Amino acid sequence: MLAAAVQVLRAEGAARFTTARVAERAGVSVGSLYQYFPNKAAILFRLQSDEWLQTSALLRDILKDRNHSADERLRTLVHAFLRSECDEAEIRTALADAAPLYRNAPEADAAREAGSLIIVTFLREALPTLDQATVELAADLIETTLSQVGSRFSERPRTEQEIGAYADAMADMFCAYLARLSR
Amino acid sequence: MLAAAVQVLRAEGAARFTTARVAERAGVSVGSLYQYFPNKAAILFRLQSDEWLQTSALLRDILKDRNHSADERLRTLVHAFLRSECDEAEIRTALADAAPLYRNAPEADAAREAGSLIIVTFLREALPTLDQATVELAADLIETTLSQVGSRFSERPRTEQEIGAYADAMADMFCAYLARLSR
Amino acid sequence: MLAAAVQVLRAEGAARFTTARVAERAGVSVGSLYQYFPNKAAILFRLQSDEWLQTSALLRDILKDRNHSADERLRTLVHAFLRSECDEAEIRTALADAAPLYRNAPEADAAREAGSLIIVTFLREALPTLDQATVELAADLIETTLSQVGSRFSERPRTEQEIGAYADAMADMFCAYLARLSR
Amino acid sequence: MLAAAVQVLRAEGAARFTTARVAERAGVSVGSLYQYFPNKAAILFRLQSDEWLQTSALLRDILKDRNHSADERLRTLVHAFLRSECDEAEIRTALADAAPLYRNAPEADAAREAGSLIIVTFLREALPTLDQATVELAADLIETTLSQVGSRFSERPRTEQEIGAYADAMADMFCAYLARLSR
DNA sequence: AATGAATGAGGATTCATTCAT
DNA sequence: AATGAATGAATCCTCATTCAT
Repeated sequence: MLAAAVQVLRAEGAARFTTARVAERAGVSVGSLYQYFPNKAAILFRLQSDEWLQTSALLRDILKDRNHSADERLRTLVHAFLRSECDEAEIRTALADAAPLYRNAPEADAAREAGSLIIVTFLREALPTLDQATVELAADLIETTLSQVGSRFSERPRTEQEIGAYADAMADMFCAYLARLSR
Repeated sequence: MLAAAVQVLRAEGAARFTTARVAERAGVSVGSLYQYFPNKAAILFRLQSDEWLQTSALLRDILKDRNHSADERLRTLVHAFLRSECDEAEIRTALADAAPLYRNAPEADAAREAGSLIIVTFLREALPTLDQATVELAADLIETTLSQVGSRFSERPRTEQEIGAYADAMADMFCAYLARLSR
Repeated sequence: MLAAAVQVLRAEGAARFTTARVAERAGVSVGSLYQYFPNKAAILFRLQSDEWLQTSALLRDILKDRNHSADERLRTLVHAFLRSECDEAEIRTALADAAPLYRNAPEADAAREAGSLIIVTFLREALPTLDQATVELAADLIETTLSQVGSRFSERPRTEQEIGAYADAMADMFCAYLARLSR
Repeated sequence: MLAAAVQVLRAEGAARFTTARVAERAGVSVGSLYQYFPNKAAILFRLQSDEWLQTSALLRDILKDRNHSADERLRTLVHAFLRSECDEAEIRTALADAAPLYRNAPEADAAREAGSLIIVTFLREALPTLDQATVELAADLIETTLSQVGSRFSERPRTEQEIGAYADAMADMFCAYLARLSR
């Protein structure tokens, strides 16, 4: 059923994402759909949650690898993130378009919080002398930039080269920011 | 009529932004509305355009002021932008929510291009040795970060202090990035 | 459109009274229906209002006729009321069944109040020595009995004779009550 | 299961009285519900029946008490009835709203008949000279007035005083009617 | 140029009832 | 005997757009 939702979102876009279409694509009745989700927003929120979970795992795996310098990890992260964002551009865009429907969900903040926490952990390791407030602000900024700019970037189709170039630029910006914070 | 559209957007949100409501608030008939705009998307696009124009003017005025250093101007810019973003949070958010409706308009890109151009000009002055491609990429990144992150930031109400702190962080990031580019 | 609503109510009953059916019967689109009524309840309430207005006029005409004694007028009233109630039994019943939908409308009370007022006026003339509170209570009781019991009575088909007999009984009760009040 | 039904009716009202909700509140499955009741209407009818049984018992107990005069008994009855009606206003109202669903049940008439019979017995004792037809008509009228007017009266919350005043008025009306019948 | 009634497809959601397990 | 997932018709309501006046 979630798979069907993803398909509908990808194939038809956010505006044409309807419960009837999801049910049809899933091969079940609308009624069944509503036995598992209280409303349309819940389906979308669930989709978004899953994306966040996946992305969080990606971020965590990359950032905790102590074999590489902080800068290297950050660069790898940005590249991986932008690439994954572009790989699933349609869904991400559609999900972003549908944001008004699930934005107010109380769990939405929690999910985003979690993403930010991963970066906080990373920053504390990379910049151990920084006070907590600054770290949290920086983490928020980086996380927001990554996701928001990434989302916009993937709105139109991109070549591998474009992705690489943009990721490098963003990584440069983040690394320069980190260097400045460490002074 | 545009003023009415803004009021509807602010008062009712993107989801309840309908031609009928705009016409009513404007004190004209729906028919009249359709004599000035081909469809609903056109109204929204026009609103967005006006916002861009206003914002562009703001950016230009700040960036061209040679009495201050590039860093100072950039910092002033970020502060001004975030503040203005938060001042009109409802409309910005509503306009962002309605983006799917006007995103595909060919003029949309042109408008955004213009915003980027201002930053290109600024960067060329601040970093005269940089090659054109790098400048354009950096300008795009900065412009996108500014608008996208600003948009997200203003999604929830912020105190003057929060705005200041966030703007400073973002300005730090941009300045650090500029410094690195100039090496 | 109201005529169509009445037809649907009469032919299909309250449970099958839907906006779509009303629109179809009226030969207009649902959209048009909603241009004249904000929602389904409003249609039903309007129907009920019209009934009340009609009934009120009936009551007033009968009660103000000073050529007959109070008792005679009261008896005539009950007969006329029950007969009219049975004449349009289906609609009345259907309207009663739909009451939960419009009961909470603030205008509903006003309309009922008006009906009660007519009886208050009558009682004040028939029982000039009674204090206001007693008159109002009695008027409320009589009006409520008339409409509620009448509504129940008309739930099943009745012969002319049955109507006459029941009306006489009810009139007896009301007249006896009046006589007692006047002591 | 019936207790659950009552709770749902009271807590949610007739419109939101669904088999699923009753089953949930009862802690059983919908399937089980359908093993004891053929359909939703049957549940409601059973609820109504129980109410009638209870009320009938109340009426009988009061009316058969030969230590008091007929008038006294009648007055006590009306007071007790209105009070009990107001005590359980929500259920009564909800049950009344749901009437269209069980009204057509053949047993419904039987149950009501029983209520009327109690009053017939009482009237025969109080007015021994009256012919059977008149007694039955009067009993029907009194019973209908009691239940219908009581139902409407309890639609809105009432103070103890209001109940007393209204009950007295209604008892006055009934007693006056009885007195007249006995002439 | 202005009006605003008319359209009707489309969408979200509910719910009584069944039936395979 | 109990379960509870599955059904899908049915319902209310919205709204962009048109077009006769």
